[in-house]
Amino acid sequence: MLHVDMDAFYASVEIRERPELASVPVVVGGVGGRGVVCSANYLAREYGVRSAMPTAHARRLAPHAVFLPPQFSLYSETSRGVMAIFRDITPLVEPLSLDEAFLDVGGALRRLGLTSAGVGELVRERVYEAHQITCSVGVGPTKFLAKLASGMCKPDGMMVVPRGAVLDFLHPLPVSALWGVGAKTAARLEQVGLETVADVAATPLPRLRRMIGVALAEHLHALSQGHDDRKVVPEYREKSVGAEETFEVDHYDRSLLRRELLRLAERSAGSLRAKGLRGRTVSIKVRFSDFTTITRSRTLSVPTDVTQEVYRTAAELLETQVPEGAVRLIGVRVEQLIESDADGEQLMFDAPERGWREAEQAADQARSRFGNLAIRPASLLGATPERSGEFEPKPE
DNA sequence: TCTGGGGTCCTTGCTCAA
DNA sequence: TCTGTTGAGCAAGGACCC
Repeated sequence: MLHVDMDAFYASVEIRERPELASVPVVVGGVGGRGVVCSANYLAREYGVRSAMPTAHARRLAPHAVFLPPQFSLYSETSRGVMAIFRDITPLVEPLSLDEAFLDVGGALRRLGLTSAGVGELVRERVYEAHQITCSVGVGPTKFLAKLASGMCKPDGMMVVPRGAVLDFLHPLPVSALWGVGAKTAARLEQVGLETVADVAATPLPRLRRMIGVALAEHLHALSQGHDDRKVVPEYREKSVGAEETFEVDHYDRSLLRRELLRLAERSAGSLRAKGLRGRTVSIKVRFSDFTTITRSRTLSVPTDVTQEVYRTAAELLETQVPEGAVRLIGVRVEQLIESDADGEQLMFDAPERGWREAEQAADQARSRFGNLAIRPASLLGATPERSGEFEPKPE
């Protein structure tokens, strides 16, 4: 099993496009007042800059760094090229995000006459030759071990965890190394004296279940013993599609929040239509100024990909279930997805919805030709986009 | 320091029907 | 007919991942 992780991916792609940045700290992230860091090159990390850190904080740590807004289309294009290299080596590729993937190279070993480490080196060479960016490769008997290894040899490295050395490798690590242990769970485990992976492995499962719940306990206990039978799954099914937005300043105004919901409903439903999906549950998320967050959802009788229907449901939830207050973030998500043609028969009789869908499909086509500003709901005309780039016309 | 955006999965509590 | 149990479906929130 191989885990391949691109090094400081967004920052590396930016530097490839602008080689004069190679010798300076580079930070990619939201450049607005409430943005966070998406990616930082290793020069920036020397100043303590980390991903997910507020950009304002990063600016204080590295005031001389170059700060760039993300260009996701550029990273997606590079990612497609990198994934194609992986698939050229083995068909069993499971992308986890734009910048990392698991590769099951069992079959490729025989075909290429290489060891796993040899395949790892081949991957690294081909990625660098084609895209001028480096990646790190972890090789191990399971997904979890391969992923741990790739994280430990960054940047531009490779690490092999042999089958016979699994427990020696794993047991001295802190509990936070276990996949699924974040800050909260680590604190809970440390509170009862479990500080290393060895401590978790030595804890009886019933005790662990009482501490952190059945599913997580069984998952972590298995990982701590080196057990992880998850296979590489090349085909991927989305379970939800959504969009959310943090405002530059908090908003109380309900009509403004409804307009924002329409914009987000348009993005979510447009994404559903582009992917040939429909969803049955519409949920909204509201984060208030004190960071408390609520979600409210409603399940429809028939799955939809129609903006107007997603918006109507979201707006009703806002009006009837969300208390007044200063709102810093609002989001729309559609869940319980099915393929669009899975229930075509039933929807054919839903005339009003079909009318909206046809209009929206025509608008999607116009937008794909003339850019996002070409067609918008009347109530969004004149509304100032609060985030740069979102509504800019697509370059030809 | 002051916390993005797009997701997944799990737990808990409630309701309803068998 | 009433009561208790169980499981499914739904809703909400939390933690986690990149």
